[in-house]
Amino acid sequence: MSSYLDIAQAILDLEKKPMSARQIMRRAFEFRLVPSGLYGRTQHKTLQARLSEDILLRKDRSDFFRTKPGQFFLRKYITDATLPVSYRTPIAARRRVRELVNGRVLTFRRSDVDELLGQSDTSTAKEFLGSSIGQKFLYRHFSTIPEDEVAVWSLAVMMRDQSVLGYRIGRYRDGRDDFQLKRTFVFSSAVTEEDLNLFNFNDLGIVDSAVTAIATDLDIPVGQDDNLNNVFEAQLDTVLYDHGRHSALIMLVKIDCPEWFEPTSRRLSLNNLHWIDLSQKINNVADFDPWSQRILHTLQSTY
DNA sequence: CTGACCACAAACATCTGCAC
DNA sequence: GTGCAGATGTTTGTGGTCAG
Repeated sequence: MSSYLDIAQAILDLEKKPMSARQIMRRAFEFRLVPSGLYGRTQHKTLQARLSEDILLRKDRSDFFRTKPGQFFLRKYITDATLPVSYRTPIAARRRVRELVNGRVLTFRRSDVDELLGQSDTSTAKEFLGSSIGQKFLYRHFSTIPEDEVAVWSLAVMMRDQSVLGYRIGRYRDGRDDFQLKRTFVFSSAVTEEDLNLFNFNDLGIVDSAVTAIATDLDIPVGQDDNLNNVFEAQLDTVLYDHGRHSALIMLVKIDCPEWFEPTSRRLSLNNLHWIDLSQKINNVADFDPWSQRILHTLQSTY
């Protein structure tokens, strides 16, 4: 075990309360618990790094957990009823960047897609997945998708009554320049091999992919044991083929906003989050990102 | 193991549109 | 013009990740 983690263990055991890395190091120096071999200008940052890594890597098996961002405590006290509940309630750290797609992503052959969609470039999801193409999927590493195949993206939209949740894309969220700083109402993610499981074979994990993306981006706390489908009403709606610059097969997933969920920009890293009334005419359609523009018609045609 | 890196939030500053 | 609110832009500090 790293000596920094030993120090944290000892201090937290002594104090019996959640502490920041800086507080732990300060206490450790007071108690002369820091071996002479450990040195540096910003040792609290090193301790913070060690704790973060340990939790990230070992998850539930780590001796540590977070009670708040930057506050660490010992897992063994989670069941100690003599301590305040706030000391014993773990939080999941917000990911800096949404998990990069390292695994393999879902693709279809362009010829198969063309055959089914033809000139219209759209289809209902039911028709699409119900057809034989639903059996002809492949998985590819992102960088090695052949020219004649197209990646599948799930686009989640959050619906409430006649409105859809919109926001402005931040600098970090999307590198593609015609997406940057645009207005949008989609939460997109490539559909991967990991999204597929025994229970979602009919839709190849597309709905789960969308629900995970929206829960991550909106920072909706979902326990590890919770089934995301119990939290959200989500249905796969429409399939759209984008032949443009970002060639992709887009799976539109509509998610009903749960009653209890009120998006507030305070907890979000998304700018200018707001409900867009679909029954009204929308100004500056050109200010939306290409995918939002594309599905706007689909959404509005319902109202 | 250290510390650089960088995504983010918070704090602060500036701009814009509107009422008076 | 001033005052205000909300949007937008900039700076700064912190937390999490990763190269070396």
